[in-house]
Amino acid sequence: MAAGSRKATLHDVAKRAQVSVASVSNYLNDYPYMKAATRERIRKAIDELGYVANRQARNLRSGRTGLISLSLPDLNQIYFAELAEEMIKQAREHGYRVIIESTGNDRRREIDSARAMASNMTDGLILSPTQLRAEDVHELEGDYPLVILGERVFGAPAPHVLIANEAAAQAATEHLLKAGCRTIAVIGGTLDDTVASSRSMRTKGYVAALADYGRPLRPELIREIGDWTSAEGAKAVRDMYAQGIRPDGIFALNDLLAMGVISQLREMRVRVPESVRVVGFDDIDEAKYTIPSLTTVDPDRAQVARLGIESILSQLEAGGRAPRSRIDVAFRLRYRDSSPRV
Amino acid sequence: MAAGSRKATLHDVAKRAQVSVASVSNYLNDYPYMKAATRERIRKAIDELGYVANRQARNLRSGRTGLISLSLPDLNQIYFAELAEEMIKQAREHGYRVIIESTGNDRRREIDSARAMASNMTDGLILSPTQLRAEDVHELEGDYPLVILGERVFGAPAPHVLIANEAAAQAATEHLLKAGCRTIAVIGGTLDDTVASSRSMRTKGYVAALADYGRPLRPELIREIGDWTSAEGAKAVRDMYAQGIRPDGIFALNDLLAMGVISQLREMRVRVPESVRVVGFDDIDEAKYTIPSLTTVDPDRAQVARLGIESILSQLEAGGRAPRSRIDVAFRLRYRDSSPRV
DNA sequence: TTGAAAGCGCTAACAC
DNA sequence: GTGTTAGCGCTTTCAA
Repeated sequence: MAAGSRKATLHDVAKRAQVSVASVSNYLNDYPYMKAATRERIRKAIDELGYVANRQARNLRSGRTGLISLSLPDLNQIYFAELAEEMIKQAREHGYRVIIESTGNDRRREIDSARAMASNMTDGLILSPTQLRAEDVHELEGDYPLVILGERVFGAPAPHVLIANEAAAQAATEHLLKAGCRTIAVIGGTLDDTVASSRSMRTKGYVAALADYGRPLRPELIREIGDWTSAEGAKAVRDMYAQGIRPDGIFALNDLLAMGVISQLREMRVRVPESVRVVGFDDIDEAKYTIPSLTTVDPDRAQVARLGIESILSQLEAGGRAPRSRIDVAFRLRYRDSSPRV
Repeated sequence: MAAGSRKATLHDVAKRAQVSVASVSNYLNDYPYMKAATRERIRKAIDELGYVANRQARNLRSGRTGLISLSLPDLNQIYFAELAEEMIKQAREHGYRVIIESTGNDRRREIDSARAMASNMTDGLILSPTQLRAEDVHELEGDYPLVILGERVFGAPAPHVLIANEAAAQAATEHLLKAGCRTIAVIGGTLDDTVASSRSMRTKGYVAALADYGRPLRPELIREIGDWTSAEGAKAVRDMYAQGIRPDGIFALNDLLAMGVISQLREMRVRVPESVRVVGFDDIDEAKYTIPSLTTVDPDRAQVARLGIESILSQLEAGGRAPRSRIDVAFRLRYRDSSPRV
């Protein structure tokens, strides 16, 4: 494109190639019935003018934007950052781009993410709410493609992609039981199940595994925490030992907690995995690199991303919101050195 | 909005309020000269119809999208995830949203991020290249608002936001020198400065600090690594000790490396900070929570984000690309427990 | 203070 | 095969 000239339009290309704008549009959209000569003239004109189609005009006309909204609690949480990365990858493979909204666990902003959909700025919304209440579900009504992530909202009028928090926690606990653990602590657990959250679901899985094995549930082994940081994981271990509790297995409800747990145990010269086996949750990048490397639940972010994006695209193709449904994502246990292989 | 009806347009509102579309448009854009009665009729009609303006139409007409492109290497790297979070926050404060592109350190995709700007899909681009070459700089030409992040490309025809890698590394090293360290290792450093990268810049700062203090540069203290993971940090320490090297200060070129360093030292029963002082770089969330908490360089992501977004917006206001310039971001040392306070 | 009308740049009928 | 034309839904002169 000649510097200084205004941006070329379809019209300019048509004029230069001596064809109609429709032909140029057809060319751009790979219309098959076109003489090679015409095609070539258009190609040349586009090339000479450095023409690039204006997305906004195309969007207005076609009603599509090629954009998907992804609304997550917080990119500072590694899990969500890694999920966002996968979403971007998946979207790109389908020719889509992603607008990321970070709600900061703010109910208002979770609602706003949904409301923004009324303005047709993007083709669909993937929403991971943490604060939305049952009474807010009507905010999610609409005809636009929507996918809900996570445990928080049920009854939303849309497909719902769920990681198997409960089953995965049960499997992780079972893994410890099979390894011979008799006293298994849960770091980050809670018996409060008034709201569904990943911590309550994961705790349920733990409880279920104990029940399956006929083991008693000892509430003092369920250690509530504040933030999901390694410091909290370390502190939970210190507190537990100070109270005279000596677990031989520890299930940390996320990997950062688990890193704190391992580091505290090493500090106290408790051997991992010989004396205490440790399992985490999330399979963040770093889990491979801790010492010892961390056995953990891989909730298959790639799959969550794939299912989420594909659902949006199929809703789009179908011309509107899919009915409420539940899509479960399989998890995998990643066996590493913090627990004995099975 | 009545369920089932198609989305209301400006036209519908105008008809219902018995005014022209222009008046409704004026209303939406806070045009001041309007009779209260008219205003009220429009407000009511909008309310009754549940009207929300179509962004695409508005964009086409106004030439603005309210979107900024942010192109980063990889959200799995905590630094970039936290930077993205800040960018989203800053953008939101100005009424903008952010499309995040993850290039995966792929030169092709870094170039594509720039090329995509020709289609007017977003109002500006903030690009953090890691693979772009001098010969690619012409790809960055154009009239759209652009900001470059990082050391990789110089001579780009746009404002360039730089964190003070060299000065910050120098200050971190000085901090160790002042604390009495005589043998300071750099984990992740390199003396290869054929390409400017954060590791080469940071190593330069280290070298400069030693020179200032009249200390010899001992190449065996500069430990190259593979990935920026805690495992590599731990391994570097093990290797160093295996070679009989006994540093009393360690400067890890990012926090993940530092976490591995600390964990390995504790494993070896080397006391931090008493026997070895450790300093990191990045000030990721977790740095506050390691044990001991990590002294590190805070490169002020919030500032990088603020300056980046504000530059885009001021270019937008000015109607086009700002000339090449260099915007330096001040760093801060965060003194924590892995080194003695000063 | 309000309205009519002309597009923004493109796509999609439909005609030829 | 290719061209003509009517919009997509909004903003923006300009006139009244």
